[in-house]
Amino acid sequence: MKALSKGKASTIYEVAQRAGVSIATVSRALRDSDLVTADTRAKVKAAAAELRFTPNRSGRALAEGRHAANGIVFPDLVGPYYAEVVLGYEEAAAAVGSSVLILATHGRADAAAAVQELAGRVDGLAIMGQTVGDDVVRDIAATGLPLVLLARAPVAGVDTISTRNQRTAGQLTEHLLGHGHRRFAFLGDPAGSPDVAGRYAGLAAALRTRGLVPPPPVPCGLDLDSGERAARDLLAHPPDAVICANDEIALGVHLAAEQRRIHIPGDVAVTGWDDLMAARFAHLTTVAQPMRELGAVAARWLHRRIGERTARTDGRTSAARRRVLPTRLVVRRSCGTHPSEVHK
Amino acid sequence: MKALSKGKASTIYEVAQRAGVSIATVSRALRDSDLVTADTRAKVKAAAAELRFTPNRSGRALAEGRHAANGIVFPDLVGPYYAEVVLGYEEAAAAVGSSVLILATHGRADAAAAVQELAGRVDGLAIMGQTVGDDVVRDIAATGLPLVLLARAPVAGVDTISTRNQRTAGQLTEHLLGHGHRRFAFLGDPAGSPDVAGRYAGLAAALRTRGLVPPPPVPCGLDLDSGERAARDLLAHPPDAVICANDEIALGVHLAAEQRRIHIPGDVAVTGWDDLMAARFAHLTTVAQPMRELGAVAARWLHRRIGERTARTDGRTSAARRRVLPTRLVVRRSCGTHPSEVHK
DNA sequence: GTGAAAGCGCTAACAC
DNA sequence: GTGTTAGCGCTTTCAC
Repeated sequence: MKALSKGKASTIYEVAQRAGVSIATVSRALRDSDLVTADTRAKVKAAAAELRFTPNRSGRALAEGRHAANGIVFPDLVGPYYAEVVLGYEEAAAAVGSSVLILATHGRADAAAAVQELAGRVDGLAIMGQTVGDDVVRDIAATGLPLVLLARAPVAGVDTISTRNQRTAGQLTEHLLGHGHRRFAFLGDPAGSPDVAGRYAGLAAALRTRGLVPPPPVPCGLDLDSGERAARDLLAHPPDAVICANDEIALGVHLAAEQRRIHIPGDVAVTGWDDLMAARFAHLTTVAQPMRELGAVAARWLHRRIGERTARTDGRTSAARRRVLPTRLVVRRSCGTHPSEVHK
Repeated sequence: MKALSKGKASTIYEVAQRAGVSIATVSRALRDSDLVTADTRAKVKAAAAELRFTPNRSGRALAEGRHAANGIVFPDLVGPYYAEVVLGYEEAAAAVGSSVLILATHGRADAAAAVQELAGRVDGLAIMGQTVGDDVVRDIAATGLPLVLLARAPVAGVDTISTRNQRTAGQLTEHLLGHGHRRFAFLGDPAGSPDVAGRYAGLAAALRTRGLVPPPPVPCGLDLDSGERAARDLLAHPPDAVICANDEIALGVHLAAEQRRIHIPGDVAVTGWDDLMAARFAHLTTVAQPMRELGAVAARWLHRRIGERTARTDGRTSAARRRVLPTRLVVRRSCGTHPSEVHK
């Protein structure tokens, strides 16, 4: 047993030589094919262990025509939202034997190229939010690569998973109206994402039902700092309630209010969206989304699509799927303390 | 221009045929080699664009002998800590042109196999915390794969990056002593991780310096629920101060105290570690760690190691590196409100 | 049951 | 400047 030469990974040829068999037999034995005798298998596995052999995945991927890896693309890294989705995705992908590649686009101009390059490394791809344009999505879909869109406006022929926005935003609005609030502000940019658009639409619809005029949205980034900055202006003349497009914005408002010694909910009600861990400790009324589940469903759908793809010889696949995951209103103190609360 | 046949990605051969050149020329043109005329390059790029050609990375990886991808292994998914590290890693890796594979071990028994398999897909690997044993680390290191350990006890010959625990824990303890606290409790399991061990050691050392006897640690998982559960017993007879191994535990204590109507810091002081976003809103005194930076440094070190590896023909590489990133005490309300505060 | 050999898609000598 | 061709490490027919 000669020692390992440090610095280079061993190949199937070395294992074959050491075990005294052919590379074909090594390949079979290591993958527990029943085309080898138990004896040979043991011999091969011993040799592989001695050499600390791990098959080079590029070689295998090329030979098998598949990567055994999926990718997920998300726009940005700020805040826990995307992290949760990615982790749900990883968990589900690992469960079906797929490695996971991640890509953050950071709103970079060359995002499209990076996504295209990623597409060449994986068997399936999940694309979140506003990372790349519809044209890129269509191009990739046209290659036949299984794709699923997350929290993003649908593209013809591509699977899409999102979370319920409009209806729950309506519930939230009703709840605030129940507190007696009438003058609202909305912090967030409906043009920036379909999620924010849905939340604003839900607010607007609920107000109109009550004969109230919806406020124009106040455009705002989805991070804490943007929320704090936007709030500095807004709180000069506080409305009854500030509905924020997500928790980070709401937490920013919280900080700005603290600085101005404006009391929440006494002087102004504030709500968020996402139910981040921090929301609980800021006593923020918000909407909980199944972020982990969002990622997990995406991974499972891709797995099935990949299976379909290899199963069929013709190009046909089943129709594009849609799914909207339910969200849930989480009432805490920030929306008001009036006894008129209906939701308990 | 005949239409694309949906369902299969195009290859370099098809591009070559369409452009009327050889595959070698396609390869060169697409990689902007200056061995092709501008004219040919344009022709090839046009053909590639028409076919929506993206090079298959497995083929390229096999030919180049490198994956252009790095991996990162982390134990678990609970809480924002690992997410931050991973995202810092991704960002830095992307900056040097590396894709990123993630793997969560979840304390699974077959973690070693999963990590070994990952090792076969990447040019370098970052391994966090208690994901796999030293034996696995040594095996992988022996293959010559560049490796970096994160927040983990060092292994001979392998690069390690960690954050400062003991000294800052001492500062934290001094601060608490300054508030007049004398009876302490420590929530966390020093045997579970070197980070926790370091934090406890810092506490113990600081107390001994003052002639006080350190409390035995109260073993506790690193998540919110574990903290809340542990606090239920602990708060029956509250000490002056509860020093928690991380923020999630401290936030759990916070919730338990709220339920029992025990006031923080009036009745008991509480501190955490990590400075999560939620810590700010729970007014938690804690220690900030550069989590993003931790990941980013790992990615940069790996990049350099990979460069060294291909540069040298002999097996030699420079000695194993160590780095300890600084941490910073963040004083908020949860540690006490006495006027004797020294740290501002 | 095992081996020989033909690729998988790409890069990089080496010719011309 | 461009084409030919030999691999990269592996899986998988196809013979034996």
